[in-house]
Amino acid sequence: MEKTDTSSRNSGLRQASAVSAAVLPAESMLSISAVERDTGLSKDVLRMWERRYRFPSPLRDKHGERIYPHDQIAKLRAVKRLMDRGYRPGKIIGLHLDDLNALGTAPAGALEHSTEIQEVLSLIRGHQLQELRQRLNQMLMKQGLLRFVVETVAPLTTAVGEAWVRGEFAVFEEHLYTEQIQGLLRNAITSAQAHSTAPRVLLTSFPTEPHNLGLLMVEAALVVEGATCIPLGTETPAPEIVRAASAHRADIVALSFSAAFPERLAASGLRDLRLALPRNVELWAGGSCVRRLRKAIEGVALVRSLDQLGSMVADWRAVHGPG
Amino acid sequence: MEKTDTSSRNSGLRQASAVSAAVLPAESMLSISAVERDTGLSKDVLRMWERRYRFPSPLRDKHGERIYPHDQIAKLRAVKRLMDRGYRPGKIIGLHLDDLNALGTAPAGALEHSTEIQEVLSLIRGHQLQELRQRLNQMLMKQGLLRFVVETVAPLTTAVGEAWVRGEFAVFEEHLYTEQIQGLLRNAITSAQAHSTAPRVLLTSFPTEPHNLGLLMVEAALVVEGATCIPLGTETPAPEIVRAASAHRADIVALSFSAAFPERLAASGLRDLRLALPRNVELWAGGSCVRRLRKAIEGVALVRSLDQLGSMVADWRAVHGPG
DNA sequence: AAGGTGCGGTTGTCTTGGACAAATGTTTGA
DNA sequence: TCAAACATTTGTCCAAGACAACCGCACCTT
Repeated sequence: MEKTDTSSRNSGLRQASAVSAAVLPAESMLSISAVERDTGLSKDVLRMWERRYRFPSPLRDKHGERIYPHDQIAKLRAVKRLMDRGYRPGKIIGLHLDDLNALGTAPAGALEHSTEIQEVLSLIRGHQLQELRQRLNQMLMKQGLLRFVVETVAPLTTAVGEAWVRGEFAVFEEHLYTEQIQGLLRNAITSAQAHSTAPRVLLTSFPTEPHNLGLLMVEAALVVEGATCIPLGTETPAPEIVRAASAHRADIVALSFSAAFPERLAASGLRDLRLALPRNVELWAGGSCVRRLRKAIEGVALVRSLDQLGSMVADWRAVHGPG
Repeated sequence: MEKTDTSSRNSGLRQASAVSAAVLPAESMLSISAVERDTGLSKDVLRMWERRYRFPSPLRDKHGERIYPHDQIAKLRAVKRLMDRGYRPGKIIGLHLDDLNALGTAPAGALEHSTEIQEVLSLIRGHQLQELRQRLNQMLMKQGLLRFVVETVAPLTTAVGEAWVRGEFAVFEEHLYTEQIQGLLRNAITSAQAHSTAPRVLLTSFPTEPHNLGLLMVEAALVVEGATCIPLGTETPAPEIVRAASAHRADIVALSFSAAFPERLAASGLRDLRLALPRNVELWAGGSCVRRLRKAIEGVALVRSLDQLGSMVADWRAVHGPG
């Protein structure tokens, strides 16, 4: 119907012209939905920024709907990337694209890691998937699962995270690393699984906490100790955790919190969960978020480092018997 | 801020009470963002239906914001499920939940699963983790990876999803199942990995699509065929997919879409990604969302079932040569 | 110096109701 | 029987306003 629609629209009902439109010449223009997809900024945010900061300032198609030129989209992407690293929009949205990219570039302060970790980092950077797999596997074999987790995976994950924050790693490079480690750990966990003994540990995280690596590291450490793990994956609502603990007769519920998780939420969530769980079920919490918590929480054991887990399991067995 | 939020609220800034609220008694009420995530119906659609059809009719919190009781959410899910099968909202939105479910249920015993699948379902229901692991492993060994994925994992995952929709499975039971299958598949994929051959396939999903099982099934099927997989995990923004494809010299980019993923987003996202990728890189899309798409998308191969993958890889090799 | 506590500015999501294009369904005409 | 024209259904976009949760900062206490 429409003859001069030039936008490559995202909207479902209006997408008929998207293909043809996109073939037309000046088509680095996107609709608000497309920009939402590409940048990760919601439509509401895009409109709000326009109102508040006068940026972005999209053109309008003949029907009055926003169309974003590619240069504005590029700037939006740059702003989003910086925001993910902790910058606040009001501070940076006025800057030029070049300045934004300059901000992203690492300031210089290279952190010190062991040579082995440096090597792995450069394999990721070089997109050498095959070699990366081999190298990690080799390290696992040499160190054994527990040392591998504590001395290699944990610092490596931190290093990757920091490199990403500094803009040295692309999103997809971090994704690839996570995926490789996950495969490796899951594999090792299966192999290391002995016949089940007490304690029975339920592993998961709260909603809004999608990071699985921490949980896998804990599972690996626990499996090495001969404990029985009941992994629920990430983001289990608190009432479900309670039901699962009862259904699986868990002795311990262990939760993982990444650095990005808000401290307040962690603390209040743990307190409430503690109240909802039977008294004889222990509640353990670990991860970089928890490590920062100042106050202890009544009835919650804080796991401040992975190599603590062994003695915590031993303590549990000393109190409750070998099961 | 993040779109992958799964708390009872989507909004980053207002999530303070999310975890604790979930523990409190009367909290099967969800915010509009949470319902959007759960049902796959956008906020705009939820508000529009309320205006037009008088359903849903959420309560309001003390601040005047919508809160949806769980029974309305159940009905919304049922309606969405039927819409995915081609029903139109206006026709069915007035019906009762029971009638909706009756509509959805296949008339005869088409819903019957093989005895083996029934057995696995009952192991999940009975929380027999050990036995579940053994049984699945046994089936994998007996059937081989490819048949296991196509004949067991795929229907089993559908069955678990349907049971969850009908309220027969708890959230944590579905989580546990997912986690077990993930471990199993990752393990098998590692074992089945031969030396790498063409094509090189980049595997991932779009943002807001967090389901990993589909990707793992595809990876398993591809590894069996001797293809080289570059798994990026879930939720990679489109520009990152393009960068990753170039960095890893991918021949094919394969995306997975679960049933909950909005069709229009899938279609427009695929179109835009197609335009952004070099012409010599193929784009494949699979998953139950894509299976429903009526129109083909120019330059995108739709994978309608897992056992197609073998011949698709063969076709690719026929065109591009083995090397 | 270290560790709270309180305050104001910043920021994202929610609200309402109106408008309209595209998809689907129905009738008409050859 | 098929296709074109019309009618209905349906989802997305728009605008401006409201407000709660967050942030950084200053202040105060120990």
